[in-house]
Amino acid sequence: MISTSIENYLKCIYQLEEQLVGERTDSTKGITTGAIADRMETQAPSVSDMLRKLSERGWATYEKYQGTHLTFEGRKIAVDILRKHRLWEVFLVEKLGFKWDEVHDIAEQLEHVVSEDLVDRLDAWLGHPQFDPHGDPIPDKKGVMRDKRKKKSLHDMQSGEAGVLVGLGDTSDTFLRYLDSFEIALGTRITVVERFEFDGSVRVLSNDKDKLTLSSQVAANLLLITP
Amino acid sequence: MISTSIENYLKCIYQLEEQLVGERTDSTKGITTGAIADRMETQAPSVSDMLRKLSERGWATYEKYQGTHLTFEGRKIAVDILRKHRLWEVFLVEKLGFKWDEVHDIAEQLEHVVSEDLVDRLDAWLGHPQFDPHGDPIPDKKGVMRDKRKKKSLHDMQSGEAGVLVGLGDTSDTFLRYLDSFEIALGTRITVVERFEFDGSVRVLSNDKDKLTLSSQVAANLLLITP
DNA sequence: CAAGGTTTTTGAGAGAGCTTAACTTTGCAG
DNA sequence: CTGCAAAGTTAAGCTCTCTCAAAAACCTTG
Repeated sequence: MISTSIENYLKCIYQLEEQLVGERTDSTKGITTGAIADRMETQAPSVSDMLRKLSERGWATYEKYQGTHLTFEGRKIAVDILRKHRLWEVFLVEKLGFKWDEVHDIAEQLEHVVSEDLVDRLDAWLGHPQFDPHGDPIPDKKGVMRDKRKKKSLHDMQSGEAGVLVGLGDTSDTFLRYLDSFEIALGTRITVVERFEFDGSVRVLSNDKDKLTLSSQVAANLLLITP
Repeated sequence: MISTSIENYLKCIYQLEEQLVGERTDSTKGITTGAIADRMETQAPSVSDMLRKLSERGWATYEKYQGTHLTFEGRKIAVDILRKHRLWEVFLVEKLGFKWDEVHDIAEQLEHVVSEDLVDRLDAWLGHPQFDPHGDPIPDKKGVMRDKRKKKSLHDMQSGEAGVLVGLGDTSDTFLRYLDSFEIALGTRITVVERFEFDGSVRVLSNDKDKLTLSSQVAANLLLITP
């Protein structure tokens, strides 16, 4: 039996590892105790404790002071949780009409419901969705991410370049609501009009009609596919 | 914050109290520690412990050796859990195509998901169902059971009497599958052909075509409405 | 390359919920 | 009405996960 707590740690470590892939990674040091504690809003000693347990159970490698990495087994579990989380999010938004900023906490609970049959049926009934309401890829039953799209951050696009928003670097409620206020959603076409050296902000045209100025931080978290 | 464990105890006590209503009840003694321990498959000391906690929190009255009763507050919580449980069961059967004997364990997990909004939306989206897949009534948002049907156990019906199956006294997986094997489901019309003194069994006609002999125990757990 | 600051681990301990064992109360049968 | 079995409670102790405090390791910087 895997506890909810363990599932959460595995998911957290997985996501921190994913994040590192994006950045230039000196991944000799694994995911640090502190990073995990931060993300899980808990204390470092809890994390140390858990890392020992995870490595005992074969779900993570762990050497004192060296951080941690998930093993194949650990990654399997983490991906499975993520699959459930994202499928439930699709359900909440598409069937129950929740908004994209309202589903995280609920999916966080639903992801721990244990029933392989339930997940399979949910997946099939939803039509095997490939992405959740925030554009994050949903792994298939085998744990394979099927996202072949080459995404480019708005931050890295040149003046005149255009693309369609398909993903977000940050899916926090506050960021999602901030995007709402700009009427930016997945599928929105965004064209870079001008980039400002001053603060890294970007002037864009959204859906070929609204002129907006987005901060550097917003731009960095908008992931588009470009033609 | 109410723990899952507490929710389960409240639900359990509620259901034991409900059960007593059916029987002639010398309810001076409340629900006994032993009855709770049995139903929850735990030990009596765990129950004693929990009863003390429930009464501290104002959800149950409890005097040592005298058993327990839910308070109004406690009953409110229990009914709310039951509402969630039964709504999820409807979802699982009607939307995901589970069979009626497959949903209990899953609903047992889903019932603890906390989000009033979720429950309301689920309820509306399912069309405010009044009964779960086993015929048990689903309380409304205010906790009111809207089941006005006068149900009669097959056990108490006379030769020649007929009715439609609308409820079950036992909703265990094994009983449900046993009914499946007789092709008896909610909505099945049952006519008593003959009653046997010998073992209390009953010969019936189901849907006016299949002649079946049902044991006394089965008969007692079939609840019908009669014209 | 050492001193100091930061990060991590260890240790002690708390609370929830569980178990077994021992003790107490209850209430029924004779 | 008494004695005894059944039922219930208390006690002690286990696991899990968390916290705070203190010690240890690490690493950066002068």
